[in-house]
Order: sequence, then C-alpha cells, then structure tokens
Amino acid sequence: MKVEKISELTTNRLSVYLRCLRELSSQGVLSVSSDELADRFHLHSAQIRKDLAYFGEFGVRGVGYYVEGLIDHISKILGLDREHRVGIIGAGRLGTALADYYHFSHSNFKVAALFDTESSKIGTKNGEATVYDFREFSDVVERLKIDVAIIAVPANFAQEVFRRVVQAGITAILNFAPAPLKSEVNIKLKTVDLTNSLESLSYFLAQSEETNGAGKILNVRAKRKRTAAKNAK
Amino acid sequence: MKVEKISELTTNRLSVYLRCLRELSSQGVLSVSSDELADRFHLHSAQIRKDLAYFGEFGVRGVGYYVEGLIDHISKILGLDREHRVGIIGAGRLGTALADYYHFSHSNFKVAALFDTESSKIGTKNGEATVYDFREFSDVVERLKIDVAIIAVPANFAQEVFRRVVQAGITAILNFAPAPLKSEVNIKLKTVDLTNSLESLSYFLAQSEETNGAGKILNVRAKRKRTAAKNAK
DNA sequence: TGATGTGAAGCGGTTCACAGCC
DNA sequence: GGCTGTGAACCGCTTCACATCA
Repeated sequence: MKVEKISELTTNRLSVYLRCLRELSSQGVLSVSSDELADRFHLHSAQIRKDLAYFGEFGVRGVGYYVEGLIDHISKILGLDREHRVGIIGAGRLGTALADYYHFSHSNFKVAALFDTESSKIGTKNGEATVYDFREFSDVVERLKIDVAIIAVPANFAQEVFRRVVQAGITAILNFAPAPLKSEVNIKLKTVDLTNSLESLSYFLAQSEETNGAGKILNVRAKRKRTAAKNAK
Repeated sequence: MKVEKISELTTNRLSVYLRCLRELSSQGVLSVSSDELADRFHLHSAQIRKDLAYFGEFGVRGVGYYVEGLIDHISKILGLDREHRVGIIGAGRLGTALADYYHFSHSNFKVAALFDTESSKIGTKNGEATVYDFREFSDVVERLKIDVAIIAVPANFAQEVFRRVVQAGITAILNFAPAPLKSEVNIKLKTVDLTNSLESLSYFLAQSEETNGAGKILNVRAKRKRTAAKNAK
C-alpha cells in the first residue's frame, strides 16, 4: 500500500467493482479472484489488484478476495457507508428525471430537494422531494443538510448557479449543463455532457462511412491551405 | 498532419471547442488564438493546436484560427454536417427526459422514435416522437432510418437490448444503464453511468472529511491483515 | 499450487520549446 | 512580432512479470 494520490480513474472503477460484487454477493458467491472480476468488465486483472492494493491488502494469496469483506471495504473507501443528501438545481425535465432516477436507485444518495426560480414549479412535489425557490438555496441547504448539488439548468445560467452553490458551502457538484465551468480548489466538480456524448458517436459514424464508402481518410492536405486562406474572407 | 489514430479524448474536446466557437461566432468574433481558447475551458494551448493539427492546418501563423472556417471544419470532422436519427430504448422517466433534452438542444440529432415493451406506453407521443413496440425494433429502425441508439432501460435488461440493437444494424450506441456491456469491434458503445458519477463525488467528500476531521488518511495498515483474515469467516 | 501485491517496463496523452510561417 | 505546427521531454496510467505468501 502506498500513500499516493488516488486517481479518479481508480475511484470510478471501485464503484464499478462494487456493483459487481453486490451482484456476486446476492448470488451467494463467497470469494472471487482478480482474474474472474477482470473478465466480467473487460479489464486487466493487474489493474484490479492495483486499484485495491492502494487502500490495503484485502486479498488472500492463493484464494482471491472475500466478496462480503471487499464490499464493506470499498463502501467505506468511497464513503458510501453514510447517507448523502442531494439538491438538484433546475426542476425541468432533466432535473425531475434525475430526481426520479436517483430516488429509485436505492443508493446512499437521497434527493432532499429540488430548486427552481419559476414560481409555478416552486412548492410542487416530486416524489418525496419538494421544489424550493432557488433564491433560498443557502437556507434550505443548511436546513436539509444537503452536501451534494446537481446542476440541471440551461448552459447560460450554469456559471452563476455554480457560484451560488459554492457560496452555500457545497463542495461536491455534478453538472449536467453543457458549460465549461471555472472551478476552484477544494471543490469537486464533475461534468456530464450529454451533447458531447452523442457528438463523439457521430465522429465514429463519420469515420466508418468514409472507410466503407468512397474516399480514404484525409487525403486532402493540399486543399487545406487554400481553405484556410479563403476563410479569411 | 499525421495519419494516426485519433483518441476519443481528442474528439470529445473538438465537440467542446465547437460549442465555444459557435458562441464566439454569435458574438461576431472573427478569429481566435489557441491561447485565448485555452483559458476559456482551462486547457493548455498546445493541446488545442495538436487536436486541430491532427486533421489539417486550419490556423494562420501570426493570427490564429478564423472562427467561421474552424466551425465548418470541426463540424465536418465530427460528422455534424448531416443529420443523425436517434432511437431511444426505454420510455420511462429517463428515456423520455432524454428525448426532450435532445429534442430541444436543436442539434443535428433528431429523436425519431422511442421504444418500450409496456403496452400502456406504446403508441403514445413524446414531443414529436412516437413510442413503438420494442419487438418491432428492426423494422422501425429501417423505416425511420435510425442510426444511433440510446439505451435507457434497467440494468438487467441492458445486455439483451444491446444485442437486439446491434442485430438491427446500429453501430453507435449511448448506454445509460449501469451495466458492463460486452461490446464488439466496429460497434461504438459509450456508457454514461449516472450512479458512478455520484459515487466518485462521494469519495471526494469522504476524503475531505478525513483530512478536516480526526484521523489522517490511511494510517491503518497494521489493521488490514487482521481484517482480511477475519473476513474469511 | 495458486492468487495476491508490486517494482519495472511499456504506452498514450500532455506539455514544452522552438522552428517555420504570416 | 506573433502564433501555429510539431518533435522531444515528460508524466501518469496500464500491463508485465515475478517474488511472496496462504
């Protein structure tokens, strides 16, 4: 075990391992080797061993990892042994859908409140969570002990919402707005860009068309200079 | 310009650049340097130049990049110069929310259809898209010329849905089910794991508690061996 | 014997630094 | 002079290979 900085790639994988281990547990499996885990999600066994070894010696040589014990360890490492309370800013379609999604994914994340500025939405219920006025964000955060924020507002509001969220003392933020938020130290900001995800699929489609279809990729170098010059208008 | 394999990290960034360039364009900005772009989203300027240089010499030395021209180039590279037609499998809360989201993000992705197996949902409208019976997936895909699929079903159905989607000839798939899908060559599968995203925030919170609070990180090595042994039960 | 834990090697992506060009 | 395009250096993550231990 080292006292190195743990990469986010590692913690992401821990969360994936955990899901798998829970399934194994429900199937009554007692122990599992890194090799077995590796081919569930197509990863390398050494990677799994390294990820786990950062945090301690959880395995037993010649045997593997005991499923129940490992679940406990990973849960504790990820801080999933205690409940987190989530506030979702933006009670539009996306915000309410996320509220639902997380509500039913019976995890340690409880959606405690939604926030919006539109008066027609304020006061409505969404499952068990009420929609509050975003102008009272700080107060509600304190009262409901919210420690995680999800931003689900249009891009042009995102930076301002982010500022207010940080101001209210929230340090962990999941952002769904397609905006390049300027973050700060000691604030964990994670952006999920739904448009981006589709566009990168589009690139793949464009590539396979080119290779299946007529022209080979990028044999157009000569043209480029002219194009750039022309763009000057 | 090289004829190397382009990393997905690069294409993701291209999509981010594109959004920024469109904004600049709407502000009437004519040209922009890699340095200016770099501090919009806090990136390194060399990175931006490299990303672009993979595809051609779009810049002008001493000047920068012409905004309009670069928008055209990136759009073409990402295949956003033509429309894509999306089918969403799973007409639950998440599926319909995504349908809405993509419908209003006036991009080149048109949600052409949703799919479900629940008879109460089949035939209903969702914005402009109808919910079809998933059992007729292949037919509808062909008829509506769908080329991108979004999987928004519970985890336990995901692998089977994935199989059917591939069978119908779809090669680009965005998956929201928290399941480790086994993919194939020539199929582009991208998974967005909403639970995962929150759990990695949780790790961050757990860390900052430890450092702010009592114990320093991981001074518990000695305990570990005992714990592992005990887990054997 | 069989699987872990881990230095060392390998690899891919980012940053540096500067030649080349406008 | 200023900014791009790019080889070289750098850095961090992944994979290898093997000593270690139940």
